[in-house]
Amino acid sequence: VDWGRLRFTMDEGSAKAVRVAFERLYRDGLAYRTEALINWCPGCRTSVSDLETIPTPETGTLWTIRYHLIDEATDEPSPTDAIAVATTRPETILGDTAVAVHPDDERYRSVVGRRVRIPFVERDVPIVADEAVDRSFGTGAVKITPAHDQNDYDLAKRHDLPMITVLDDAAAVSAAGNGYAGLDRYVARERIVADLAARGDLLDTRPHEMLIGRCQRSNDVIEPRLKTQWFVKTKPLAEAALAATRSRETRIVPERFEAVWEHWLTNIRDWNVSRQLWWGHRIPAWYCPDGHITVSAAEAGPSACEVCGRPASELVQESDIFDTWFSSGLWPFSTLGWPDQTDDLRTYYPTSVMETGHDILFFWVARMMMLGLHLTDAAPFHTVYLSGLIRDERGVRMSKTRGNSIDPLEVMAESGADAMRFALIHGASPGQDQRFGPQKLETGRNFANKLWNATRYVLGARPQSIPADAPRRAPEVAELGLVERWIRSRTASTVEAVDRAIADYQLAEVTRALYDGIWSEFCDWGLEMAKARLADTSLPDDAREATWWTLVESLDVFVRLLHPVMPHVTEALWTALPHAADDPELVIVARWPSPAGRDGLVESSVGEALELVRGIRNARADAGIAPGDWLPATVLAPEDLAPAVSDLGAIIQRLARVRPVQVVAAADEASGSARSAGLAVVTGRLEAIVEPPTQALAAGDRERLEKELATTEQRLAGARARLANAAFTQRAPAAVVDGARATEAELAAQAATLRDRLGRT
RNA sequence: GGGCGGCUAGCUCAGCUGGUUAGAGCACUUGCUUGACAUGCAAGAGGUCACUGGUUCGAGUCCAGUGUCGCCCACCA
Repeated sequence: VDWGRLRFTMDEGSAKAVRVAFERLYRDGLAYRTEALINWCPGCRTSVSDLETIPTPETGTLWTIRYHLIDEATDEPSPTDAIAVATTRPETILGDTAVAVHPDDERYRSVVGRRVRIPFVERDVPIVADEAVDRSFGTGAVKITPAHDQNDYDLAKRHDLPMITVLDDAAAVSAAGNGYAGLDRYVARERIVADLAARGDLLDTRPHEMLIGRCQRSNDVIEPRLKTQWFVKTKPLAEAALAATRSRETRIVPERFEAVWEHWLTNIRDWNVSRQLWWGHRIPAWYCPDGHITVSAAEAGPSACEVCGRPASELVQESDIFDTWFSSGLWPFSTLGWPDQTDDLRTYYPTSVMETGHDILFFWVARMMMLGLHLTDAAPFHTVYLSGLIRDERGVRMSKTRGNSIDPLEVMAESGADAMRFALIHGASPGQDQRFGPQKLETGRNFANKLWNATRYVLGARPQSIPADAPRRAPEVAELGLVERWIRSRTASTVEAVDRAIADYQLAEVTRALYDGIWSEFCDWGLEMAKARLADTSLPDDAREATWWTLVESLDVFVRLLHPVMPHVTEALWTALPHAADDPELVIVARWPSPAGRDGLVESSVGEALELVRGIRNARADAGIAPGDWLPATVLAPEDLAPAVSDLGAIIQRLARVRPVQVVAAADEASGSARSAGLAVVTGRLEAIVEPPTQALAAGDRERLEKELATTEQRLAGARARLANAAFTQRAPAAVVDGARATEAELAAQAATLRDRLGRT
């Protein structure tokens, strides 16, 4: 980590960016100050954004109350004519300025336009018709409190209704609430319900399931209120953000989040950016005694009111601060020195991939996109990679209050930073939550250990003929035997798999490819085969050297590939490995490997030999032959495979615990005599005849062959059925049909051999 | 009320644009002081791919619907 680039959103660099950004938005008409309905948290005594208001299910109460209609003749409430409305917040009666019904509602058609008297405040308000009213809910008539409800506010705007604020900063009833003034909202609620009942105007009381907006920070019940606040006009910004994703200038991974993105940005409301808190960037707006606004990005503030010219000394700065996401939204460029055209900005902006949890797609990513596009004319990144959330072992979302979150520092102390990193990446599918617990750390720890030991072995197996300080060299293909070429080819295949997975942002797949390539292939087979080569004293020095350099070369590749996942072990191993002259001192800056040395023919012929080794091991285990017993064996190979298998003789011996292996062309006369000698192992196109110790034997072995034959014939029947289907041979692609034919031929040959060994025809 | 995701081995999860016998880790069974590693090695057992129907020569994979768990968005007072 380059600690020289440490940044904090409260730095002066960031503070300057915030001021300049705000001034730009203000001059462009995208930042404005107005009185509007905002979410008010009475606990924090500040406004909060829509996103910070968490809808929480609760069982409340739905009260049905009666408002008396005004008798036109007397201008007084009629004792009998009334309209019933349903509400979950009776205390807001005090701020009612209308009752609304649906225009097509027959029940209320006659009363639209008449007035009702609001009790306690004794205010006469009109009955209006509006399509937003749901006829089927409650009584079909709704009381309108524009100053304390978003729906009512919108409706009031359409009907030009007055707005009366009846709750103060502490959510207590304000002076407008007459006799209830000063009471907490919930105390007032109880009183009002009781008083309505006493008047005979409470018609019904029933429990009601509903969603209550609560403050993300304090959990207090959010109260919508009218307040004068700063807003950012989001429509044009959101449109630009949408255009960027639609044109693929910015891509969201996984793609399905683009639908969510579209929906949110299409329906976005203006962003309330002012907060009545102390900790944060103060809004750089100044007010003069005449109410003029001056916005200035200058560190010292404006010198005079930009409208009337009053001197700075008579101006008062806004005491509100910005929503923290405002400064965070500038992060991609504020950290690089913006608004100055710094070298960093030119070099690193726009950046490439933004990685973050899908839970802050709106909070942060959307704001970075909107502000970035407007202020820098460029999307801040070309890709947004959304990770899932980390849950605990039982799948519960981690949180501090629940106490189930884990401290990464503790995990690292116990299992190591690399194990933790491996576990996290191993479980990372784009946008998909993952469970995390101690068990998952073991895999990474063991894997690190495996690579460590493999390297230890290789370093210790250096042929005497190579000086300890010899620079790393990549052996020429011509120097290599089958084993070495196989190792190179499989290593290249791992590079390809990792490259592919990275290009697709399939991080779990990256670790899987590495785990497989390093453990299941290189360690399990490559190293074991190489041991036979290194131990073979009949080989010339340079052949053994080539083997060793091949191993070193693969380790070198693996260390580079694995470095992003397990930086610490790989850095340590890098130090221990021999290096070429142009290798840097640290892997972190080393060149990324490119796949080289892929060889399909080598992979398949060695693969067949390894398959035979597996078959022999399998047969030995079934026959209950002690692992330590070395058995004589003959391998029967088709002509094209015979040279390769001969070449691998010593390896087959060692891995399958047989001795000495003699390879006979399957068509030869000699194969006949070998056949009578013992256990037949048939894998693919190869066969091994192993001579068991006399006591182990026959019945069990026959059973094994019968089983083999049964599965082979079952597969063969399947393959034939497919090929017999004219629709398949005609419609399937030629390559698939050819593959099926080859499979059929191989299975047929294998079945024939097995039948022969069982003495059948 | 809209939208999205999960449902594959006992557990946790991979399976990309449909194509031989559906994989891994952990757990489980059997054996192993195999000259790197018991944090290991070898061999094994374990799956009607939630359900129903459809498209196709062929479906875990595509389409429609159902169930179930979970998430996001939303102005039913």
